[in-house]
Amino acid sequence: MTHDSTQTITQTIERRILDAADSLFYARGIAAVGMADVRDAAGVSLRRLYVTYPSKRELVAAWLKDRHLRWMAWFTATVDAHVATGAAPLLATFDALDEWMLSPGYRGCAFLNAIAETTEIDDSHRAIVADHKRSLIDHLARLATPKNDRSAVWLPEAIAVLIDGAIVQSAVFNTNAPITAARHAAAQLLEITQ
Amino acid sequence: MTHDSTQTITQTIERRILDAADSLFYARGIAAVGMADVRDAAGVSLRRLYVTYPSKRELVAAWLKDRHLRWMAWFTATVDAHVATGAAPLLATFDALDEWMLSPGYRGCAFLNAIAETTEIDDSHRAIVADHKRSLIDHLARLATPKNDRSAVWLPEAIAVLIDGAIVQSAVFNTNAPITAARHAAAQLLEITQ
DNA sequence: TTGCAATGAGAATGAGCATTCTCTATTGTG
DNA sequence: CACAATAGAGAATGCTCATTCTCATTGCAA
Repeated sequence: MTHDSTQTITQTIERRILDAADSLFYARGIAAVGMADVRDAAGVSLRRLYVTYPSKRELVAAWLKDRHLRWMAWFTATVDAHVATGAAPLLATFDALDEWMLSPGYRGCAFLNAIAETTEIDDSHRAIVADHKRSLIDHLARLATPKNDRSAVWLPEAIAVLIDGAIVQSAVFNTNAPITAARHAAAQLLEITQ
Repeated sequence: MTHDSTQTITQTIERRILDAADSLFYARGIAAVGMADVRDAAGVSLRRLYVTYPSKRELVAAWLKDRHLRWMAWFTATVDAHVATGAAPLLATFDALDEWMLSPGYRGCAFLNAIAETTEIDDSHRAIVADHKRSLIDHLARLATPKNDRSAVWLPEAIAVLIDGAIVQSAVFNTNAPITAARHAAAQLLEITQ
């Protein structure tokens, strides 16, 4: 029980730190956020922050891994919700993107942004990002119907390219027009490959 | 003549600075490069660097504008070269991307990378990036044949999304597989819309 | 030549920040 | 109650910069 409650407290602290890290890193970028900022937002002491994550690099790695889990959960749930209303699975991904982009504070893909910040990122971070993107492709392959599957091995990859392109362009232009164009393209591809 | 040579010298110095900035900023990211690094690579004094570009922000803006001109020139020339060998104009864009990505030191799109570095970037920089991406879309629209043009207004935008998606994914995965998938998708889209 | 304005080289300034350290308070245990 | 390990608050350390400043030098004009 004593041990359990310690566990619980520890997890709560990790969660608070990761949540704080997520808002700050995503909104401002990794380099722009100091450990003191994370400490303030998480409401922990600097000492405890460093006990929990011995360095900023490790905090960043933990944040990326956590965000991967959370983002994929959000993505699959949102796609499923759109599929439930009758959308084709692979097209529903763009509906999910559309919701995301219209949400306040949208700043594109945290993983792609992280990769661009060379100072703050090392190879282990890069591996996490690559795994995340591979996960996305895998999920898209699972969403592809057998029919599509048969006719175009490259389809999930192409949809993933459309998704990432739409994500970055909508961040650049601050419009969801790229998502619309991407959805059009995806719809055409699905028609052919069906 | 005195005036002219001054002009020439000034331009040479700007060019040397911009070339130095380009290699450094693209390879390492903006935040990771100090003004002293640019000074060393350009072989000018810190004073002259600051006389030419009064702040790092202004140097970054000048670099982005310069890189836009140079990248577009490279892109259009390379696409034209592939078109000359019989490739469809819009598909040739992916052949150009393929060449780029296989070149040593490839690190994705400098403009997208810049946008991700919030600390180093302000709204004027963001505007330059958006203009660059708009230019790319405009150029793609010009490459679209009248036939394609008629049947799909969104086609150039979709190709642009495929291009940006392929650029970032190939940087993440360090493979040109995403470009291949994007080219497949583009080929299919062109077939339909022809 | 003489003096003024610009230049180079690089030191000094002032911030920001990751990480560590100090000092005090607290807490659980015997 | 005393002890020892632990935690909090935040100061101190040791970087890395962008930007400015100093000073000795140089180039040019009259």
